Amino acid sequence: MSAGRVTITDVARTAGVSVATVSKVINGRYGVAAATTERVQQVIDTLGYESSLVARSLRSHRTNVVGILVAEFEPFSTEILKGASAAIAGTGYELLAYSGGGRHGSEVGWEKRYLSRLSGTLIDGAVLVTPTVVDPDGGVPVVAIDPHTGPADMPTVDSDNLAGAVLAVEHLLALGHRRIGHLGGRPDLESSRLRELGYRQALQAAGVTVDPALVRVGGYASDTATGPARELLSLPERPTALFAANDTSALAAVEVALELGLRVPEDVSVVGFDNVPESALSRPPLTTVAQPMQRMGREAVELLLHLLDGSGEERATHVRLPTELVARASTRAI
Amino acid sequence: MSAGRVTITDVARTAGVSVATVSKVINGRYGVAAATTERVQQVIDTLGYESSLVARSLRSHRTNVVGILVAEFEPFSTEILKGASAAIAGTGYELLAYSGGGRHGSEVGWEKRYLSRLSGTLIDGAVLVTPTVVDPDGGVPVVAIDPHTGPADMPTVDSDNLAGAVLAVEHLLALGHRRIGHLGGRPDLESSRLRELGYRQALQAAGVTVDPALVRVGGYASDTATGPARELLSLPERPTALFAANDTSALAAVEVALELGLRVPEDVSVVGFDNVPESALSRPPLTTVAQPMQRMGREAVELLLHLLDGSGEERATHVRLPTELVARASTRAI
DNA sequence: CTGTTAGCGCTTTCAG
DNA sequence: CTGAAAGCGCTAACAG
Repeated sequence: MSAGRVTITDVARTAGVSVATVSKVINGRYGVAAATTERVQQVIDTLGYESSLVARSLRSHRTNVVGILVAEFEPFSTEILKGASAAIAGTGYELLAYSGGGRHGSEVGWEKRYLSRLSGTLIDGAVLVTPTVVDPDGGVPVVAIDPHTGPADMPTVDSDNLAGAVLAVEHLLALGHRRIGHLGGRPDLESSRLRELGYRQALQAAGVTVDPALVRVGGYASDTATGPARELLSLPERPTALFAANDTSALAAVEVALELGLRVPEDVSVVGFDNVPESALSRPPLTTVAQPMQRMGREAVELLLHLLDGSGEERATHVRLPTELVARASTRAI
Repeated sequence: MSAGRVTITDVARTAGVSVATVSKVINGRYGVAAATTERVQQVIDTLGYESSLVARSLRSHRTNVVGILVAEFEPFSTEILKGASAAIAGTGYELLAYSGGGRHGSEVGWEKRYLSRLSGTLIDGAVLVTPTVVDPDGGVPVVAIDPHTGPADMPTVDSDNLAGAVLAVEHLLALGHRRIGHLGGRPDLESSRLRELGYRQALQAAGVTVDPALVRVGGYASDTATGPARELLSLPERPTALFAANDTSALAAVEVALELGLRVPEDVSVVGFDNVPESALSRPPLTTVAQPMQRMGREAVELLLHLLDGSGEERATHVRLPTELVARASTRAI
């Protein structure tokens, strides 16, 4: 007891019973005398014993813990987390959010790795946030948020990326912009593909030809977006507006604009996507397309719990939530 | 292999070696023929094997994973998480954020429980966010963020709560307010105590007597703050301003004011504490005291890693970060 | 260089 | 009603 944890063995020895008996008491199994139960419980309380999640899960393969696997805790994933946390309350499950130490996306297949390390043992199921592979196959129920491109073989929660992107670009068109650049996302994600598609569709519908020079891959992250944004804004025929595939890269684009001596929105308008809290805090406050991130987290957890409780089939396996334009101060008419 | 994970046994069998050998290959131990290493590695890749964190940690008591234990994923703890995530990048450690399913604070001692369940096994050390007990004693190095009141026996990261609170109340005083209410925090936390102390000191320094009727416990959470806020704002001699112990309860107070037909800031000014992103998004945007939450997360992780790497002693065991007033639109002169 | 053996903390038959 | 024993997946001596 001196160093480290109190184990079931400590409890058993102190109570003068076997570990098996202690285990039964802990798990409320039948077949223990009331007096024994009480004595053991006493010792547990005194010693402050808590069973090790690890040892237990290794043996019993059921933990009542669900995982949320993310590449990194950034504004998007933490919003998801807030929603998931709200959804888990009162369900008897606990939440384990796992993130590697690597830089975002640096490592393709991170979720497969995490899932392998945690599933079958530590967690009963998982929510994967922007996974980089199609089929993680970790042996436990899994729900994806903002999935990878490809055959949608796993239950998914996302938002209406296509309609949202159209909204963003229509907003710019309505403001009189015609030369509109697109700072794309992570090409491997469905959301990124659809946002670019929406960009193209909206332009075409307005009779504006898409200039390939105006489309760049930004990668959704600040440091991957900076370069492409600079290229776009340094073009001889500079775009008057930029539609960035998410807020983080939109914010990076605003930074770059400032560095280049361009004012936002006077010299260039910028629209983002997501509506993370940070988008409202920036100067100027970012015009963006809102997706209900907390609700996505909530829906994903609820879907997962249904899967875990066996009644999986009755529930929709793909939840798509609406998006809407939030006009703030980073865009203006020309 | 059909269902569930690939285990080390599967790899061993497929490669025609013993599990011990596979283990050596995985962990890069010396004493394995190059040819064998290669063959085993081949099989690992083909099968997509990843060692189980659980089984490994049970045996080796070292995981290179640090835990962040929170009662709930809300705006404060998720900001901490962002900072922690940035700090962990490139260190070789991974991050495991754990949260129970219970409502906030509903359960005193949650961190002791989580720590017991995870430590000595799953995680090498932990950051505790607003713990409810003084000494969790889980047998692993621990750093607290915004600690419990009482003898500071563990390494701690916090902000200058006292000075921050004084700033907030001086701001209100400067605007001409004299009847200033205080919606307190969680009485068991040091931060809460200091914020109330700052409130009292600032008032006294200005020659204003503290009216006990104007001080209520709000508990830091939305649903615990609503009642006390209503009481405060329904007083016959209503305060003209409220200093709430954190943003979440400040936001709740604004809600309550609206319900009661009071305008903010016209009828009542409100100041919060923390500067969570949500505080800028509310209507009206909240005047608040900023504490560098992401930096707190970063510092906590760095402190913890130092503790883990043994070179613990040379480093300060208590990091206190500065606070500053952020004047927005929820306060005005009378 | 490789395999055998023991055991981490716990749950689960199965005897007593 | 209680305990002995096996085993979850893995690592760490120690023999061979």
